[in-house]
Amino acid sequence: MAVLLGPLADRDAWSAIGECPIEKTMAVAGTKSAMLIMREAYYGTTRFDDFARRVGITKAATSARLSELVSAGMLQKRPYQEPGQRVRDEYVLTDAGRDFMPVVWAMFEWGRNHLPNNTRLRLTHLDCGADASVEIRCEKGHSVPPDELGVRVVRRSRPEGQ
Amino acid sequence: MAVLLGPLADRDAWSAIGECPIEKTMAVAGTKSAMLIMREAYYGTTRFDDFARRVGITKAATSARLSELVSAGMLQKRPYQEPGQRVRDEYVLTDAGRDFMPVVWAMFEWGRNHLPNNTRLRLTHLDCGADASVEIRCEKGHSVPPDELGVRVVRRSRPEGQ
DNA sequence: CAGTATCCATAAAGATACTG
DNA sequence: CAGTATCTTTATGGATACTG
Repeated sequence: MAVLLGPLADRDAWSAIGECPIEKTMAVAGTKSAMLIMREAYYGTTRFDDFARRVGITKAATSARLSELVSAGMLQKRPYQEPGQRVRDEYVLTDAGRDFMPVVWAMFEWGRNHLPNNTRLRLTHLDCGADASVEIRCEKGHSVPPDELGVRVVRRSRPEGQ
Repeated sequence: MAVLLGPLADRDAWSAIGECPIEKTMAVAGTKSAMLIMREAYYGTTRFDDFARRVGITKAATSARLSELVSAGMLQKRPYQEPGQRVRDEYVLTDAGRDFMPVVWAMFEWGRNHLPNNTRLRLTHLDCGADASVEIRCEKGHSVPPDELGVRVVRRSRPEGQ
């Protein structure tokens, strides 16, 4: 891949541009259980015990991971109350959590294409019935192949209209 | 997200469909250092010491991760020889490794959008100059929003399957 | 430059028991 | 159902020294 950024000579070079976002994302949600909890959230799971059972991890791990994902802004606690029960919290996706979907489903797609025994699963666009996948695209609508992708550093970062 | 697969009642349900590809992908390349080594590979790095220095990990970790990524089929050893030096191996991307790019760049995009201090970085389509991003699309060309994505299980072609 | 070997610290996660 | 509290094992990775 040709890059505008270029391979950085060493890790210190990243500090000049605010650290590597990949590394920071991995620090926040880069564990196996965190990814699977996000998978469950996309499947519609919201309750503590459901996360623990469906992901297949202990309650201790579930507790730790849910707290971290809430801190990271990917999940949000929402109070609910079953009749005759005390008020509890469930864990629902935030916009930032939904924005994380390409990460999880890109792993899904890579695994089913490159690891054994997953040929039966497909991502699907429910509205039209066609199979879906995760791809890299530019704003002009081109599909971007590996050798045409680059990273650039913009001069100054500020939100539009400021 | 509405799903055809639906939230699986427990983790054992995955075994009926060959285990979860997300989980298997995380098992194979789901560490922070593995992701950063793949980042470096996309930037064009191929040499052992360059991986270690640019990722910022020890040689021991570099050695372990490179071996795992070769076993996973994402990198490939290729012999080379500098004049006057012995033959060594460098680590180059395979097709499967290039197919992993959406995972890494989706993390890049999520991090720069949702974590502080990364607003200066942009993915770019080098051929046309437009900014790029990672998105979920169906074969008919629709961009697939979170609530329109599903997972389906295709029927076994093999009669022995069930 | 490209590793291997050793020892040590921390993080992730399982097992189990307990609480309201 | 929704957690917390221990205790233990394994995974990850740093520090350092050594090799061809």
